[in-house]
Amino acid sequence: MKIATYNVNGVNGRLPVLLRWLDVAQPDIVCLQELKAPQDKFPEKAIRERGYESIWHGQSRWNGVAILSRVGTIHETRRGLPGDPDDVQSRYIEAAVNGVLIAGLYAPNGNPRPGPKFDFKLRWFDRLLAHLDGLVGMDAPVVIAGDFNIIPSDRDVYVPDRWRDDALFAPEVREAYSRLLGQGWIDALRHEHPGETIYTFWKYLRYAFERDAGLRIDHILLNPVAASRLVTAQVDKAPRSWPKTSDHTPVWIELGDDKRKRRKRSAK
DNA sequence: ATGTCGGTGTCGCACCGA
Repeated sequence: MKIATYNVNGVNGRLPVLLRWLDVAQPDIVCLQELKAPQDKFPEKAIRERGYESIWHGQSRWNGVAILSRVGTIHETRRGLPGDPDDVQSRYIEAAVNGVLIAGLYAPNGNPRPGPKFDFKLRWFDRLLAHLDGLVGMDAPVVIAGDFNIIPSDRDVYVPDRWRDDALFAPEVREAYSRLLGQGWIDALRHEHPGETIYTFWKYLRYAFERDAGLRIDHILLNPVAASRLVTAQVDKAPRSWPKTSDHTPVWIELGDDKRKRRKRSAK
């Protein structure tokens, strides 16, 4: 089962790119971020015609997250993080799909730092950690996928020193990511490619993609049950080179069969 | 500071967020 995350940066403006990518990449489950579309403007029909059902949490102008599936019904379990009734931003959606609990997230950018936006980002991660702490130990595979807006380490940014004060690389934010991994989550991409330079985002500015001046900020985290089924984790760089494309590119994992189930089946 | 996007409304340029 192929599970992907893709910050599309405008789901309607980017619809041709999204559909092209669905056609060639053939993911089974997709988490989308930065829809930039109100709830009633999500292109559900075009996506359904490609074979995917979807749930989404839209918002006028900014944010917005969705989950797509071509492997069975999406059973929504949550939209929005608990812990702040004043938070109306569409940044978290969660569902059970085909035996896997999937969370799609779009974390706050947090710039400029310091400032209220940065404070909101830190509080948002406190709420995320509080919620995910209750999911990591589940007896089912749990996959957290999205744009975390966190550069985890020096290896994940083309010129670390230029990003020290940025809200994506600030010590407080990297510390939140460390605490998250400390709960028991596995960073799938880094786990599969420990020494590699891996980017998932390149600014539109100054030929950043052509210079490979990128960041790794889109992550897929696995609980131990999901990690035991991990076959591979990859960045799909091709869509970033397409015309009228997002500044992010998709990240995906392949989960193999549940060995416990297979054993049960073969025992029959 | 720079630069380049999508989306929105004050509507076909200026803005915001990223």
